[in-house]
Amino acid sequence: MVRPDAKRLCAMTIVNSPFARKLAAFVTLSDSDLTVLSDLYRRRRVFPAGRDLMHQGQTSHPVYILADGWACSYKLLPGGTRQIVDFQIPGDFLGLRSVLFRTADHNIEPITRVEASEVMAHDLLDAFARTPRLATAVLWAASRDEAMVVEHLVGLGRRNAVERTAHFLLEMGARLKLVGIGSKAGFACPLSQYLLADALGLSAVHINRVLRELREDGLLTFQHGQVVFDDLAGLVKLADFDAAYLDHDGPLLR
Amino acid sequence: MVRPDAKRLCAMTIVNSPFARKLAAFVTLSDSDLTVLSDLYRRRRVFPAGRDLMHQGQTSHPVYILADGWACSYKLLPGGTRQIVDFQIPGDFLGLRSVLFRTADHNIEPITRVEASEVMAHDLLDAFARTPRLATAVLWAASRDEAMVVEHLVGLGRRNAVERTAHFLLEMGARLKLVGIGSKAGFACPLSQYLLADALGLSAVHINRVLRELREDGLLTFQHGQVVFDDLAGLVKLADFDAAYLDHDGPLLR
DNA sequence: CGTTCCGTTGAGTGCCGTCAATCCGGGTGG
DNA sequence: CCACCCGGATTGACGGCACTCAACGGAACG
Repeated sequence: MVRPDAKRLCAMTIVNSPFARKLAAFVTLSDSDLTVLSDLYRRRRVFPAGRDLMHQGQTSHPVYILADGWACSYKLLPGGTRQIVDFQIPGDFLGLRSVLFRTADHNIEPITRVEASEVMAHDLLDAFARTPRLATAVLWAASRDEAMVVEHLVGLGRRNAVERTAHFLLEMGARLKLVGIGSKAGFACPLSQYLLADALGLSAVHINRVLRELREDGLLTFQHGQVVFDDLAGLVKLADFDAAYLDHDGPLLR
Repeated sequence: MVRPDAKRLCAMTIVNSPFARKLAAFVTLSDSDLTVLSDLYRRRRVFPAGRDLMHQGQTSHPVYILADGWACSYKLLPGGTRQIVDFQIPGDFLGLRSVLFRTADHNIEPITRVEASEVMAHDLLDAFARTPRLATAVLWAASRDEAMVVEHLVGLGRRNAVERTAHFLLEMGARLKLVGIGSKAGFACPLSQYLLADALGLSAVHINRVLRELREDGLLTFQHGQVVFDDLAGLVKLADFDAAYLDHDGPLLR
C-alpha cells in the first residue's frame, strides 16, 4: 500500500479552506501554490468574541487570515461613537492594509469566537516571491476589499437607510456564498442590530424600523440570526446591487 | 567640459515631481529607483476639464500618474446622484485599484485641465521586478489611498456636516503640502460647492451654509478658489483630524 | 446682452436621531 | 422550579439636522 505524499495531502486539505476558495474564484491555483498557501496556515490561533485583537495605534501588528467566525474593523470617534468599516468573514485578511504602516489605523473586534492563522509579514512576502500567481491573487483580494469599502462609502453618502441596509445584506450574502457559507436564499448572521447600526451609520432604533419595513414589504426577513431573502430580485432592484466586483463566472487568470 | 550623464540628468529632473516627492516621504529613493521611475513618465498626456477619462464598466483601462491638475473618482447612482469617492492631486495614481479587475468600477473626471503620464500595467509590474523598493513604495501609496477612503467613510457615517467639511479640507491641505502645493496657511482649491457636496454626501445648498458657519466662527475661509485656515488648531480639534496616515517625520525605510 | 454656471439666502419639510418604556429569551443563582 | 438579571429587540413621541424648492445676485463667456 502506498502512503500518500504528505505535501499533496496538505494541499488537498487546504483547497477547501475559505481563503483558497475565494482566491480560486480569481486565479486557478496549482498544487504548488496550495502547498505554499498551507505553510501560511501554520500558526492557528483562537480569539474569544468581544475582545479586540488589534487596536488603533498598535505598532508592528501581525496579519491574520480568518478561518472561522466573524470579525469587524472599526474606528472610534471622540464622541464615543464608532464607525464599522467592514466585516470580515472566513477567508478574509485581518489587518492587511496597515501592514505597511508603522501603526494600525483601526481596531479589529471578533464578533463571534474566531479562529485565524497568524501570518508573519515576512513569510507573506516570501510566499509572494516564490509564487507570483499567489501574489497576484492576494493583490486581487486586497483590491476587492477596497472595492467593498468604496461601495460602503457610496452607500453612506448617497443611499437612504432602506437601500443601504438592503445593499449591505445582499453584499454579505454574496460574499458568504463565495466561500461556501450561505446560499441565494439567505445566510446565518451573528450581527446584532447595534453592530448593523455602527456599520451603516444609523441608530440601532432606526435599523429596527428599517428591518421591519423590509419584512413587511416582503423583501427580506432578518430574525433569530437568520437572513432570508424573500424577494431577491426586488431587493437587487431596490438597492441597485451589482455583484460584479465580488463574483466572477470563473477564474480570470488560468 | 564634461557632458553630464543623460540618465543622471533625468533622475535629477524627476526627483522634484509630485509623485517622487510623495514616495520619498516613505522610502529613500536611490538614483536607480529614480531612473526607473522616470521611464514610467514617458507617455505624457493632457485631458481637458470635465470630460471623463475613465468610466464604470470600461474594460482594460490604463493607469495614470497625475502630474498636474485635479481629478476626482466617483460612482453614479440610479437616481441621477453621484458620490465622489476621492479627489486626486498631482502625484496620485488614477485607476490603480481597478487595474486587476477586468473592468473599472468607477468614473474618473478631470476637474481642471489635467496632465498625466500613462503607464502600461505591464511596465509597472516590470518596474516592480527591477526595484523592489519602488514596489514597496507604490504599495504604501496604495495603502495610504485606502486609508483616506476609510477616513472618508468614517466621516460620512459618523460626522456631522461641519466636522466632515472641516476634516475634508484639512486632509486636502495636508496632502497638498506633502507634494509641495499649498502650506499650513491654506491652499488654492478649484472645487465648486457642488463637487464638495458630491464628495461629502451633502447638498450644495447645505455646503454653502456650512462654509458660512466655518467662516463666521473664524475657523476657515473658502472663497474665490482659496482655502485659508484661519484657526488651524481649532479646526483640528473640531474635526478630530490626525494626519498620521498621510504624513511622516521622515522616510520609514532607508 | 442673453446665457450659463456658481454662490447665496429663505421657507418649509422629512428622514432619522434621541429619549424612554416595554418585551422577550437565556443564563444564573437560590 | 422560579425569581432575577441582562443584552437585544421593539415601539412610540418628539426634535433637529440636513434636504428640497425657489428666488436672486454676480461673474464669465459667447
